[in-house]
Amino acid sequence: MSEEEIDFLEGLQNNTVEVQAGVDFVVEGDDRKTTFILIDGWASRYTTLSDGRRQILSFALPGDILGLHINFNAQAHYSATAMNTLKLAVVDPRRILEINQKFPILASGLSWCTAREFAILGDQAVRLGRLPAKARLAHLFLELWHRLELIRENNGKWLALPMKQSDLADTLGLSLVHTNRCIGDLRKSGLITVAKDHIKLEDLDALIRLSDFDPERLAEFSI
Amino acid sequence: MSEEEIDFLEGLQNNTVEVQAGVDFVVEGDDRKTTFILIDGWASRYTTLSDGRRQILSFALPGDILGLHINFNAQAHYSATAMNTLKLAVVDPRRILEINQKFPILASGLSWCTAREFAILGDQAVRLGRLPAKARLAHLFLELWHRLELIRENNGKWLALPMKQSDLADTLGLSLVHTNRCIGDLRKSGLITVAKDHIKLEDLDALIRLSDFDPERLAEFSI
DNA sequence: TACCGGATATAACATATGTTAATCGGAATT
DNA sequence: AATTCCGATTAACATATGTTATATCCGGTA
Repeated sequence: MSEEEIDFLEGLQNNTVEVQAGVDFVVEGDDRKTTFILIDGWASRYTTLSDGRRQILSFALPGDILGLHINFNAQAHYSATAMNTLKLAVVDPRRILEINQKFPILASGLSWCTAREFAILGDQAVRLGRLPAKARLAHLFLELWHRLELIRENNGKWLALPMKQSDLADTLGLSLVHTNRCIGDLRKSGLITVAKDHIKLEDLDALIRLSDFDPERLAEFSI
Repeated sequence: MSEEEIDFLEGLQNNTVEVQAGVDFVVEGDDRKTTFILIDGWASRYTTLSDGRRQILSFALPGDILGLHINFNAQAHYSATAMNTLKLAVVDPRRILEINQKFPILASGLSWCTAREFAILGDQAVRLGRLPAKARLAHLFLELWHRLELIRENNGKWLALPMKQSDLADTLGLSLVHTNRCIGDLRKSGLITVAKDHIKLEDLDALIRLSDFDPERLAEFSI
């Protein structure tokens, strides 16, 4: 990267804002068009059904970009909420277009981010469509664990999990009760240990076998 | 659009190829990096689990772009197959980067395509995660029907459906038998009529209510 | 310390969906 | 016309998951 590119990238992150846990900083139907870079904390992207039920589509971890592909003619088609205290860089999406025009290196970085988001959302569809409940949990844990590893926020076999079981349920398309049952099963069979806001993945290989997780798919997106 | 832009767009479609039904023209793990514009026919994007089961992620209809976000460092993370005879324009993805640099109007069109693909894949996740089987079917039918309408390939209440029930099952995360049961139920309750490779949506409002489908979400992507 | 409220856990039961197997139908082929 | 094959259909049964209700745990707060 040239100095100019580095300067531009840093300039994007000038305007930061803090968001408290539980606050929706993007709301489905919003006209406001903003791109966010997640500097610190975890966020979730979700949609709401007409009867109030939720489906969480994906989690955003530090370094992830939210709202990369603003459609200027449309409203936000999902909501985003802070799972813990966030630090967000607020970016005018027009600057994203500017990147594509002026900074080819950065542009290919954006393209990389998009490909990655697609892969993650595709994996989510596979979890929801083809895995039984326990495997869905294991698969999600492995995905988050590997993503944290890629941004060097991992901590051995421990996985930070700043979310309630009801959030896991809304992610995995399960009921709260069944989510709880399955976590208990995983615990009883020694595959995970549960602590407050954290779990420990005791046997990665067994979890991988159980969930048909493919570590290679995310590894392609290492830096 | 300027003449130059129109010329460039047409130039992209110079190199076309025909693909027979059932042929995989992108295979998961491939190193080959190509972008396709679907000129004619239907395609499906899918991944395969280690035990051979499939999850179809999305359908591509005429006008859709496949492989817009090639990650030059990675392999294809899904496969794509022709549902009927296809006509594909084969595009070097470097020309996509070129669009972003030189043709801002076209670039915003690409961004629009990406936002649309995200919305469609997000809707697929909602179907899989939060809708019961019959509603999943209705929701998918409505999505395809609306998408066909947007490209003026609709035909009244009739919906072309160039796929087997096992393809629907692999799309909706259901077993073949249950898919068949639910189609029968929809038929018996008069919501749809089934014919060879087509169904007729007899009562759009009832289908919308059944599946919590939101016509607005796709309408945002009308042309 | 006692209380409160949210989150987690467990149980009993209801329902949706999966599995296996058998049958049926129609289009292509002999 | 008979055969074959593939997809659609149906039935009987097994299993996973949802629902409702209640109990327990735990951190915050009066």
